[in-house]
Amino acid sequence: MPIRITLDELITRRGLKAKDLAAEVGISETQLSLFRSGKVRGIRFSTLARLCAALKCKPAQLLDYDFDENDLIVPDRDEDD
Amino acid sequence: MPIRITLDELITRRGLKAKDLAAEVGISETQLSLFRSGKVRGIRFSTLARLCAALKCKPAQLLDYDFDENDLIVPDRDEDD
DNA sequence: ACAGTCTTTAAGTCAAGCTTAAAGAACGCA
DNA sequence: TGCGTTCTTTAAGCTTGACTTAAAGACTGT
Repeated sequence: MPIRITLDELITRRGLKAKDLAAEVGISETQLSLFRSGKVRGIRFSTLARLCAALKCKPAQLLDYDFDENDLIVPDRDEDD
Repeated sequence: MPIRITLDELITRRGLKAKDLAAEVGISETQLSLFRSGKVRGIRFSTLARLCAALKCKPAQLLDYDFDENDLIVPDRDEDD
């Protein structure tokens, strides 16, 4: 999954505590931790929006993408991931 | 929902046909249309990745965010959206 | 009238985002 | 050594909604 979550950089750079950010954003520490370490497979825009608002940033600061050949092949109805 | 999907600009600028892009990305025309017009509430990273790959772009070219005061208030367990 | 493109609705499937709770790892500090 | 703090991880469960196919509608141009 070449979508990279770059939220961690922001948190570190700003010296935020996960606990506080989670509270501010309105998500659980668990979910923030999972998201932060790239262990989620997607995100709801409501969550993304609240992250952007709390961090005063754009989605671009939270998500990046590294090109991958495999992303060009259409996923088959059978083999996946 | 102040997350703005800016995919449409890319499609127009490049003169792509929705049908072709859908096929290339591996999603239905329906879903592409809904996504394109901002009618979805989230996205899977696998889909986002394939969009980025097909369009040779970054998430930043597909998603934007306009600050909204309401995104700073923590959603209550009852009142929503 | 017909073909092409795109949108929209409807109905359904199912992955996974999200939650809470609890335990674990790693740190420092007295 | 224990306690506090922070963060991660697992597990179980709830609920949303991304996705699908199918079909119909709207619009354009020929």
